[in-house]
Amino acid sequence: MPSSESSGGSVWLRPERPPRDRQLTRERIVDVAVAVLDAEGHRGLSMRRVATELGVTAGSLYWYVHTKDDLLELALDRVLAEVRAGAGTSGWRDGLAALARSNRAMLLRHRWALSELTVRPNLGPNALTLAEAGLRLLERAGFAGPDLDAAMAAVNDHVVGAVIAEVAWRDTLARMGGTGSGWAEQAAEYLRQVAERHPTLAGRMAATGEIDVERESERRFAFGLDCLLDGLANRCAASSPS
Amino acid sequence: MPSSESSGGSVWLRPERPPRDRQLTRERIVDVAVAVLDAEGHRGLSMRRVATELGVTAGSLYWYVHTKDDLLELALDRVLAEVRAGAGTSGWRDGLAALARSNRAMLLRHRWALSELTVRPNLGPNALTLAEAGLRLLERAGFAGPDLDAAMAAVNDHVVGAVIAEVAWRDTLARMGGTGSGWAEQAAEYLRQVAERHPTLAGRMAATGEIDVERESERRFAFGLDCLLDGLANRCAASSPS
DNA sequence: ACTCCTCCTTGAACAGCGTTTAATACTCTT
DNA sequence: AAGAGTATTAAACGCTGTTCAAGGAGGAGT
Repeated sequence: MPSSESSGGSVWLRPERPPRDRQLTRERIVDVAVAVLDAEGHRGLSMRRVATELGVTAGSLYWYVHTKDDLLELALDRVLAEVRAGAGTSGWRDGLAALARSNRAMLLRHRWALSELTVRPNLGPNALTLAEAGLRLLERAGFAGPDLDAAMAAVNDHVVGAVIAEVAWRDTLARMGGTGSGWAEQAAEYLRQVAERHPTLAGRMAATGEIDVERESERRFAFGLDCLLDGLANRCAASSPS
Repeated sequence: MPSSESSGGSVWLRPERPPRDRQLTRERIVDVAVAVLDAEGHRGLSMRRVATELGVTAGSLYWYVHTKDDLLELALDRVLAEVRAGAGTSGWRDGLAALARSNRAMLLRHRWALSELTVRPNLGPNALTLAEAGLRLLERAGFAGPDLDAAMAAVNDHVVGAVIAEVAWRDTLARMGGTGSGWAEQAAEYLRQVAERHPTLAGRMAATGEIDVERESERRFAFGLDCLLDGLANRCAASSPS
């Protein structure tokens, strides 16, 4: 773009050759990608966006990354590194709970990561490290063989499922807050019908209306995790009552 | 459709007036959308695709649907109707397990639905009906108040989490199968490093290699569900030992 | 029978997307 | 000083979701 002004005559009139960052790195690209994703969500990420953020054309990125999916895969593994695989000195149960909580916290920090997890198998190094940590804890609890896999999966499933539910809930509230006031009437009518047809649900929704989403989500997560760990403790005690 | 040929003059000179389906419905549109999604996955759905499938221009759809997101929301609720809220005559535990299994089966039939669930709050009528059914079962079990919500959430979370994991697993295998043979070397090297750094994980992966994904996923799902229900049974027995 | 009105559909356009490619500039090696 | 290789650009392709002026078609009113 500045080359047009340049081509002729005196050198100093074609001075500061664009101080281009001549070092573009996968790391820098992923940095920006994660930043954009955090700030603008899944929809806000585009190659051109990342490129301009780096002062570069979109095509350049393809020197470092095969495809946009690749970039997302890298971004996913990047944030997976934030999960503390904390080798708690306490028992397997506390260790596993801590791992689950840390995992949940990370997913809530980077909500886009969830959607990626849904659609993309994650075999990045950080994902594997986390899997290893979890498996070790469960081994310590006495699990072995296929039950080990199943137990690990159950804990992870709870984390993922819980965060999905929470994010969906928050999004619903956000969307409801955003619309104009004319919308309230329709909603009220809809809710009336719902209450009529689904009494139990209506009772729960009424109770939920006044509640802080953050606290309640945390409570539900802890509740489910406790139930699950109870069940797991049962099993491992039964199969290897050491 | 043949009514066009009738109206006046030499019929064949103003011939086949485009045999347009002059009744385009939300329902028909959603039908096609679901079909496309099932066949070609999340990526394969575009307004123009749906439109041509219906013999219509893309713009027409916007008469019936505000936005593509709306269409996806409708499609999601459509498939949610497939879940059998089977009011099993047996106990709450069997009923809840049946509901969870039916839910899982549906999500596996329409894998795109998962990604939608991740990103979109679902307040459609069918989603609400399912929630009502689940809550009733848990009420029968003796849950009440906030624990009711938490228990319901825990079961749903397990379903969603388990299906996510299964789909990711299947996709990984599919992707591995698709690539050229030159890729095998890199993979082998990568796996060697993984095995070195993560012994426990490596052991499990070796055991997993020969296993049927379908059976194993089902087993894991059932395992986690049993653990969870064990834990729930504990709680409700404790809180209301009727 | 004629007009009007509303419903529905079209076709073209807009801006943005991921990705590819030829050309180019810069740097390092020979 | 020439050449190889690396890194970047600009332009293009075909696709996307969405909007909008234009117009055809069916029914109602007179």
